[in-house]
Amino acid sequence: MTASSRPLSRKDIRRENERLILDAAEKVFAEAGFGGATMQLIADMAGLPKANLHYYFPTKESLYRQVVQAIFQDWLKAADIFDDAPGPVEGIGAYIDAKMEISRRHPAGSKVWASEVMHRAPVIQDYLETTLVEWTEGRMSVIRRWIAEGKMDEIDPRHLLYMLWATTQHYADFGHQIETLNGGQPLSDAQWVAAKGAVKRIILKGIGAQPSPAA
Amino acid sequence: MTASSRPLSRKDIRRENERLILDAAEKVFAEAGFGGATMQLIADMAGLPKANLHYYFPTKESLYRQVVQAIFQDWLKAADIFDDAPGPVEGIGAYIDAKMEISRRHPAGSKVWASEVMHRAPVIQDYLETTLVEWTEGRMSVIRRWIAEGKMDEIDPRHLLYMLWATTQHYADFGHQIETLNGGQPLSDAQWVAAKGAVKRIILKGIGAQPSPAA
DNA sequence: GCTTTTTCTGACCGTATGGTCAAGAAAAGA
DNA sequence: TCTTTTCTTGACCATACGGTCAGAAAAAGC
Repeated sequence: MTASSRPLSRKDIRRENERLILDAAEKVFAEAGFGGATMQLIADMAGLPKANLHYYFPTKESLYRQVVQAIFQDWLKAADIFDDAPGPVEGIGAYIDAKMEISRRHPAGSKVWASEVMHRAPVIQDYLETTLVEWTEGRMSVIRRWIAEGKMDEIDPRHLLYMLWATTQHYADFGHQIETLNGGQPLSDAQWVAAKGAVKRIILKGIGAQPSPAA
Repeated sequence: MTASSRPLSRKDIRRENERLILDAAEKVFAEAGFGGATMQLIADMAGLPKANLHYYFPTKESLYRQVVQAIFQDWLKAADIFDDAPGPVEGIGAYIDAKMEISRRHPAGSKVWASEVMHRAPVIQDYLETTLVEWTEGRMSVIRRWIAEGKMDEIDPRHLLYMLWATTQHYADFGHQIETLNGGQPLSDAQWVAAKGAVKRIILKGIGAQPSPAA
């Protein structure tokens, strides 16, 4: 009858279970940290026996590594918009929107990432040194080009990027604090719109972003 | 001969050991998280036997609680400057300086705080709901006054505060990432000055802060 | 000096955790 | 249908951890 009652192929089973486990793991790692997370907790949240987790992921660390790597991919992808934009208003504006949306839809991932970096990146240090460094260089050169073209103030691109990361990720990583300061309620849709607007407004004005001329 | 060879009074011993333990605990909690930290690690870093830790702090949680509470005090104190300032340029500028200085001198504390909040503030939720809420209200009314006096743009004070917290604390919490992007080197004195300058410049311009008239 | 109080610490304990394993169930292949 | 491969899982193990404790050492009080 239902799709779930018909027997699943092995590939489907594997994909489905890996997804269940990774999703559960992300949440548990985000809420408890690597050290505080237990395989049993992850298993319970995934609705599988603990031994089954070790069938798909041999160790807790290997499971954690996959969670972090997946998050890193999202993190990088969010900035494809950046490059093709004609100027900072579009490029940085869209980047802020994208990263705020990640913070909203995917706060657990952001927290795991923050935790990993705070603990000196024990599992993804090599990625930081290669992929992240290259990525950052690329974005910095885009920003420098905008500066050279007079489209924004002469700001050190590094610190601008840090501010963008810090501000947008704060809404995920410190979401609990924000919620508490919001009377214990999660931000409403309207409040998220206001948050995005405030961030974009302050930063774009702060860097003296000049609107691109209409095409 | 030396001060350390003469016998210490009981009060001195207690104060000294509590300090040793709290300092070590802050570092270990920052590097490993609450779950990843072990009493043995903290004991080793403090140079004391583990049983001695339990003499001064009955449980790991009580030790952690004291660490977090001390950090929270620093966190609040950093904003005394805020209130007496004539306008946003002085007030927010000084606040940014103060918080950047905390990130520089006291990164472990900032990380412990971030970790606590990320994990839904299990031990200081009551402080968030009382002290932090009051503190935030107070600062928001200062900002609203500045807006009413035409000293800055009409910005939602909440999101401005979040941006200040996010940006300044980022230099501590994500210090490892920043260090990696700085060629593996910690920020130099000059780079810290540049960082502070960039942050102040972008934010103060971003909120349209008007310099106060000379007295 | 003698007693009391506080501090110190190695040895120990119960529990929780990451991980293993063997045997069975289920799908795939022949 | 029979065999092979993959998946599932309860029971189990070794270890590490938070915490305890009894007795020694050291100050403080008298």
